[in-house]
Amino acid sequence: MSDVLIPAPPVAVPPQGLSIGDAARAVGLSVDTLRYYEKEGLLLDPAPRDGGGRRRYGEHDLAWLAGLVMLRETGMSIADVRVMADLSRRAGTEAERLVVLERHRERVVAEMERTRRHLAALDTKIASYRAASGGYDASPHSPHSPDDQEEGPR
Amino acid sequence: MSDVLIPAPPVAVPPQGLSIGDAARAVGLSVDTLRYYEKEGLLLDPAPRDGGGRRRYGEHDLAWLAGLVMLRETGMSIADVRVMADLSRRAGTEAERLVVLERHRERVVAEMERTRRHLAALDTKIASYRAASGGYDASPHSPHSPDDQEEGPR
DNA sequence: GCTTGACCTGGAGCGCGCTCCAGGTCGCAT
DNA sequence: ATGCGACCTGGAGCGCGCTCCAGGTCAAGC
Repeated sequence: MSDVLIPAPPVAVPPQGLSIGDAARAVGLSVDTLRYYEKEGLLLDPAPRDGGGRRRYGEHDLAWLAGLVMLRETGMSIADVRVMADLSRRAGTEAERLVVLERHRERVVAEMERTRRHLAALDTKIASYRAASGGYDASPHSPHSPDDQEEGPR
Repeated sequence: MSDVLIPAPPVAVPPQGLSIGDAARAVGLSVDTLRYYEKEGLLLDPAPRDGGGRRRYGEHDLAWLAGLVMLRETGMSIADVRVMADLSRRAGTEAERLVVLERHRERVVAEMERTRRHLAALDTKIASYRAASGGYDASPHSPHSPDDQEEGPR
């Protein structure tokens, strides 16, 4: 069975698979990046080749790629993605994969929280500039510095 | 005049200013990075020096640095921070600074939104691993791929 | 049969953002 | 006066993640 747990695959995949160009478009990477990832061992296996030695990406490959992109876009390093790939090639490593994912999740959440706080500071800053320009005109003693309060007491 | 709009400065600054080491600690950067930023023109001015040619960071400098860190941590490039610094050195550029900040804000918000969606996918993935390991045991045909659905219809 | 364009491989190059190093100075404590 | 640690400058080096290039093959359309 090996059903790939993907309700909505990123794109319709014909039986003979997608060319590297189409696959790249489908997952939002460049052709070069796709080849680079393969070289770096981030794929479960090198993409299967057709008669002429060209890569053909099946649903399976596309599914993995979509997940890979998700990990990369949440800031997982190439090295850590490789760890996931290495684990995923071996059966019985589910617990370890889970650990990697959970650790990653923690980092993502922490990072979002920090960004959220910085965004609040940015908003305050923007508001002060808006007030300055909207109030009258920019005063000669301009509001210096891109700063603003960040968090509460330190 | 020239009040720096900082309710809560990041740290208490003695009248003679902070050494580069203390300033670095205060804003969470390395000493090298602080010197690098100065070299790159990200500060409003090179930090003032004491008799022996050593940098002394005043409240003003610390305030700018705090803002700079906020911009960097929300993903603004060195180049764009330099633009902000260049603008902030000239009076009457408030509107332009506002544009830069607003554009940056848009990017940050978009980025957070993408991360939020990816995080949801990550959570689904984690849940499926938890179910697999908790349910019974990892089945031989293990849940392949770090993937999962991402967004709804494309 | 020929052109065109997408693809192949191996490897070099690059932009970013630091980080480190060599060789030296300063100032405080012993 | 002598150490010591923190600081100085200019410049080299580096890790990451691609991106580009040369030189070649292959398949399809004209």
